[in-house]
Amino acid sequence: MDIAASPAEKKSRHPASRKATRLRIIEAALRLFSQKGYLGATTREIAREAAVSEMTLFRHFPSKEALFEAVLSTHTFLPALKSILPAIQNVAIEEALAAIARKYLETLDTRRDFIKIMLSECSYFPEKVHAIYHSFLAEIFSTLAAYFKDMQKKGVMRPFDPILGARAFLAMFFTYFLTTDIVMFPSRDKTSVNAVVREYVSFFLYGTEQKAEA
Amino acid sequence: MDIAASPAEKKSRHPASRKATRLRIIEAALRLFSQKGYLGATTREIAREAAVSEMTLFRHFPSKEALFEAVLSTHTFLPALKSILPAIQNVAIEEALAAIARKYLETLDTRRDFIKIMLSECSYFPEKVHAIYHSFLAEIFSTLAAYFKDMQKKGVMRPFDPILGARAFLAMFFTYFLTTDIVMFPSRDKTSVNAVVREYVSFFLYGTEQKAEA
DNA sequence: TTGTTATGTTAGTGAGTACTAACCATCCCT
DNA sequence: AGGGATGGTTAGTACTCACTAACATAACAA
Repeated sequence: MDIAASPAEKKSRHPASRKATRLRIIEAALRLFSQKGYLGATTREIAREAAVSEMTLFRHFPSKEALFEAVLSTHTFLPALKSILPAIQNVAIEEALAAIARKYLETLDTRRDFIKIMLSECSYFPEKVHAIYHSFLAEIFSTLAAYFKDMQKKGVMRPFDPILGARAFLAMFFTYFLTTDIVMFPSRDKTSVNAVVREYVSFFLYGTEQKAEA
Repeated sequence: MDIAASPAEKKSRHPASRKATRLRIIEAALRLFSQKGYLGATTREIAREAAVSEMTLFRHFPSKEALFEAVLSTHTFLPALKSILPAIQNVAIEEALAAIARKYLETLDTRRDFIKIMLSECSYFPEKVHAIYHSFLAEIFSTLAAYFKDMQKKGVMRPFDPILGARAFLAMFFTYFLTTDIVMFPSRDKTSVNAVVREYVSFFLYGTEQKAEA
C-alpha cells in the first residue's frame, strides 16, 4: 500500500488507455441502454459494443447498476442556454427567442440517447433519474425566467409569471422534439425546423387572437 | 371439436367470470408494467397482483408479449376531446381553450399508467407503441386544428397553421403533465392547475409581448 | 530483466425468467 | 346428477442473466 502516494497524481502506468476504455464502455452502454432499456441491454452486449471483454467491463464497474450511474453522471448535460444569453441581449425579441429555441432543440438533439434513457428508466430508477431531471429543469427554468424578467423590466414583455412562461415556452419545443425524434411522428411535409421555431415563437410572443383593427 | 359452433355466439358457460379474470390480469399488468417496465415486471408478479395463478395468466394470454399487446389495445384512449367541442362553441375563446386544456389534462391524468408505459417501452417495442401514438396524435391534432380553423373563419383567431397551433397548444400542457406527474417536478408552491391553465391559455391567445399603449 | 498494470480467455455459478405438463377442484347449466 | 368450462397447484424445463475465479498475455517503466 503506497499510503504516501500524492493525491494530485493518479500514478497509474497507462492512464490514458484505461480512461479511454472506461469511456468506450460508457458510450456503448449509453447507446444500448437507449436502444433497449436498462434491463434489455445485457452486459455481454455492452462489452461487445465497446470492443472489450465482459470481464473488463466488470473490472471498471463493480455492477451493471454502477455502470448505469456512471452513464448518467457522465452525461448530465448542462443546459448550455446560458452561453447564448449574452449574444442575444441586443437583438429583436423574436430573434432572441428563436435563437433560444434553436439552441434548446440542438441541445436536446445531441443528447437524444440520454433523454431516451431518462424517459425509459424514470419508472425503474425513479430517484436516480428524478435527481437529474430536477437539477436540469430547475436550472433551465430559472435561467430562462431571469431572461424574461429582464425583458419585462425593459418593457419588451408584459407582466406574467416568468417561471410559468419559461415552462410554457420550453414545453412547446420539448414536445416537438419528443414527437418528432422519439415518437417519430412525422412532421408536416416540408415544415422545416426553422419554420416551426418561427411559428411557435410568434405564438408565444404575439398569441393567436385576431386583433381588432382600429 | 365442435366445428358447427355458431360463430355469433361464444357458447361459453361462464363468460362473465372469464372476462372478469382477463380484465383483472390486464389491469394488474397495466399497473406493474407502468411501475417496473415491461422487462422488470414478471408474469409471476402480475398473476399475484391479479389474484390468479400464473397458469391462468398463460391460459388467457399465450405469452407475456401477447399480454402486453392486450394491455395496449384495451387502453388505447380516444382523446375525448371531441366530446366537449359542441359545448364550447358559444363561450368566450379563453373559456373554450381553458376547457379544452382541462379536458386534455384530465384525460392524461386518468391514463397516467398507460402513458408511462408508452414512454418507457417506446424503445423496446417501437412499432407497437408508435402505432398507437400516431393514431392518437393524428386524431387529436386534427380535431383541435379543425376547431382552430373554425375560429379563424369566424375572425376570432388570426391566420396561422392550425396543425402547428394545435401541436403547440397541446405541447404546453403535455409537458406540464409530464414534469409534474411523471417526473414529479414540484410545481410552484400554490400554483393550482387552474391557474396554470389560465396563464398558458393567455400565453397562447394573447402572447407575452408588451403592447404599445396608444 | 522484472514488476506492474490493463486486458483477454475460459469456464462456470446461482438466481431468476418465461413458459409447460399433468392433475385436481369448483362452479354453472342442463 | 353429470359434463364441460374455468381456475388452482405442483413441479419442472430450458434458457439467460449478472457476476466470478483462475490463469494467460501484452505493454510499459524501472
